[in-house]
Amino acid sequence: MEKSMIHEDKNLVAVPEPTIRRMPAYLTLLRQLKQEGQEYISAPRLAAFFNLDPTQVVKDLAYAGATGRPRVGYLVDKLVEILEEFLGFNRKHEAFLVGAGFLGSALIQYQGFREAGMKIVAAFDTDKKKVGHDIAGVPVFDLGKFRDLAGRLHINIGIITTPSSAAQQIADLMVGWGIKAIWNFAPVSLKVPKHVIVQDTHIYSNLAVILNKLENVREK
Amino acid sequence: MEKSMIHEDKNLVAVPEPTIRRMPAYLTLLRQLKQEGQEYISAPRLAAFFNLDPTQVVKDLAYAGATGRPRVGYLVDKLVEILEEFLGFNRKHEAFLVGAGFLGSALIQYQGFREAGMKIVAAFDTDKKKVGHDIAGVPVFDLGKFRDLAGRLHINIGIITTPSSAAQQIADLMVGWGIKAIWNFAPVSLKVPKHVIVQDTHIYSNLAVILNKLENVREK
DNA sequence: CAGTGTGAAGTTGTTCACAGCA
DNA sequence: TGCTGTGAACAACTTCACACTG
Repeated sequence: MEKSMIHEDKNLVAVPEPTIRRMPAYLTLLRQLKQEGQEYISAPRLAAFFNLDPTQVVKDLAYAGATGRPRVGYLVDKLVEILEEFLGFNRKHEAFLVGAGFLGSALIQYQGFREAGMKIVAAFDTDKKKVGHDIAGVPVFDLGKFRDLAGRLHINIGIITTPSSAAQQIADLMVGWGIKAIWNFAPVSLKVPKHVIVQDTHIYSNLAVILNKLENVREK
Repeated sequence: MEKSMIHEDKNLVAVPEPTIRRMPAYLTLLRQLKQEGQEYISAPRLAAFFNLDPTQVVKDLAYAGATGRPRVGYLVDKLVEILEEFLGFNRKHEAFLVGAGFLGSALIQYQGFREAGMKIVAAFDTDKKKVGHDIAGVPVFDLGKFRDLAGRLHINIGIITTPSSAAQQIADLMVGWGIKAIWNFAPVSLKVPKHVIVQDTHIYSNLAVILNKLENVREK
């Protein structure tokens, strides 16, 4: 009947999504501090980098399982380790990408994904001109191959960078071949069974926020 | 002393950022419905597309100034018009982009920005190989030119797609030349004067959310 | 006394409940 | 009855207040 006897489970208390979104930023900075040889960092100093409330940072770090020392702060090396482990950035995450256009190619060539353990292992397209070639060492296959490969390689993550018109169809394919999470860059809302995770990265939303703020400033 | 006499000002009540972020999605769908010739759409039906609460949609649309008819819904054409106007997607927004690498090139070539009225009018880079060439009709200049052009053309928006190490330096330049809003794709936190708007689009945050959800599913 | 850690208060955004309407 | 529109209840997240520590 003891509540805390369930094997060290911090994650029983769901971590707020805003916290998850801030963590990679902490990690990026902390890796830099580590490289510069800084030993300790306090929550207030960390908070200042991101214009956050110090308590916020303390709570965020606590969610990852980090603890600090009063008057001193947190051990940088340890924090990096804890955050990498918590975020899964120290593990390998393989993904398939469908839609090797401008955006797709950019993502394939983006070196930064390595910092998060993510690797795009294959790309797919319907354009015969792209199929058969490599992009930065990543092979581009005809979409028809998707089925075989996805099943055989146990890939969990599918990235959609196709035009909007094709996105739903690709999502259906991905679901059919056992993809567990879809990272969708097309500006449409995908319909998938509820056991499949969808993360939308809609560039228009960011743009809308900027334009709105510009507008508000002008009015003052 | 009348509260509502201040010239039709819906925007005195700040629009929640989540609302702003949802609006482009509504607009995208509505434009499609318009093209298909659909005359009316109800909030519950709109909500179903995005797995939202119908009341949420009603309130979001009200923020933009839209009103509907009981039992019928909202006039699609009118909604499109209202949202475009509210978001500013029917106006012209010119931007400079610094860092013509893979991501920068992808953004330059991205056709979708036109749907939001945004146009990247020039790109800048320090790489002599890129300078002097066009990318999809957009000229790439040496970074030194940024000063003259920004001042002369009254550009409000600056997009940073440089490596992290250069981002702060570019942000300082942008602030110096009078840029009002910075759209930052580098995974660092920029320090700018508070009158300058910064919108971060950190790809790691989205990735972190996906990996976290994958992890949680596995545990069940 | 500068910082961690945490429960309480405050704020913001979402969902519910229901009145009004055609 | 199915929808809009809105005030009230609720939930999620952030900030505050303060006890605790070296």
